[in-house]
Amino acid sequence: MAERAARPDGAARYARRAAASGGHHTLDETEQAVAEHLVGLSVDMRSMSAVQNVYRAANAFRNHLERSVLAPHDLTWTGWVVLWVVWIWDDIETRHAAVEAGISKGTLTGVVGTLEKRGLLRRRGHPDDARRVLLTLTPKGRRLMIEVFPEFNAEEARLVAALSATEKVQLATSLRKAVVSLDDEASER
Amino acid sequence: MAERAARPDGAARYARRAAASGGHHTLDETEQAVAEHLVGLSVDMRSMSAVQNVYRAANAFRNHLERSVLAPHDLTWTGWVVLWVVWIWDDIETRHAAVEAGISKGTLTGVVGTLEKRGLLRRRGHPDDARRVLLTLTPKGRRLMIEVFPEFNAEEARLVAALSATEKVQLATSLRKAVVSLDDEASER
DNA sequence: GGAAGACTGTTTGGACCCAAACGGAATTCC
DNA sequence: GGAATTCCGTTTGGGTCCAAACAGTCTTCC
Repeated sequence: MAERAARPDGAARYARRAAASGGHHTLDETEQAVAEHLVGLSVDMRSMSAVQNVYRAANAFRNHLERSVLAPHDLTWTGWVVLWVVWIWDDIETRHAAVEAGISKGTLTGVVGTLEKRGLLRRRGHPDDARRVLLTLTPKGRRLMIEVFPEFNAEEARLVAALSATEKVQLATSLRKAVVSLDDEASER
Repeated sequence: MAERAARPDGAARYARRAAASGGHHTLDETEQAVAEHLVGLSVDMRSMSAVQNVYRAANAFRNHLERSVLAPHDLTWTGWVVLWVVWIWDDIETRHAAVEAGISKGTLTGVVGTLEKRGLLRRRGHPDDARRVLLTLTPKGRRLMIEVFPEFNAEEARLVAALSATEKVQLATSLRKAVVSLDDEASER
């Protein structure tokens, strides 16, 4: 393949970078590659970096928590989130639970079905409105939350252990600010 | 249903809170409900708040970008991420692309199939290793990226418009620090 | 009171998502 | 140089995930 060496070879460039960090490259390398590739285009790098790191961190956090805490208890991420929501609010209508969990109502139907089959959750008809459905944890579900939550929280703490107390607060504050401004924008429509 | 009012009713409590913010409650209300519910348990609230807000923001960002930018171009989030990765690195092996995109190699096979069917991406055999597969954007795929990326970046900027320049940088920096410490930990094993 | 409209949760169809099993190709080890 | 191992991408099976269509139920309006 000598004829391909005439032009800058992406795969070779990738391999060169990746070699420096044992198989996959670091965030610095990625952001440098992005910067190289977008020369000429008008890009808000600061916003891009902020948003991309939010998504990257969320993905890394989720994968880590799924593997280290949830999988041993045979729980999926979404199943955990739904259990959490129902736990925190004691009783909750499915339409609210979907919003809280950040999933669509159609998805919730399936997830609740799975959790109900495992005996962690119960569906109840709403006393005043036959259309609505209320969710409650079973005793088994409550026991599970009390057992798993401390493990989950301990892993959460490890995830941000590299940050100072101030940094943790600032992180949460900034993200809340962004989400609130998005909510406000949505509710204006 | 007067007889149900005898015990603190989760659904009623939820409805009371939710009523104050037009249908779904705010982050403040949620965190207050969490705090109320976890009294007695040893909880690292600061870490929990930081990690939960990362995930909440990522979810909100993703949903917003999917609806406002990606869906009109008939792109899924994952499809977009894979196209982005291949675009930035020009050529890339599938195993690396999966790591970059944050998905498993099995998932990547399916997503690449979808994108290839739409003519945005091309598979090539690796010249030196018959096991590997290289990914490249087609001209059509490149045109799509050049068209969509500015829209995407503009929406990213709006998502964090409520943050000052310093806050954006600090946000990215803190998240990178957390992800790097997680990577380091993983590579020690 | 009865039709029209709005609002529930569920179902459907297509895409994503992972772990694990698989088959082929390259490497290692003797 | 040949067997064992490792390393590829793909396939499989079960569980999300969403938008849109659906079928009941409640509310509104006349």
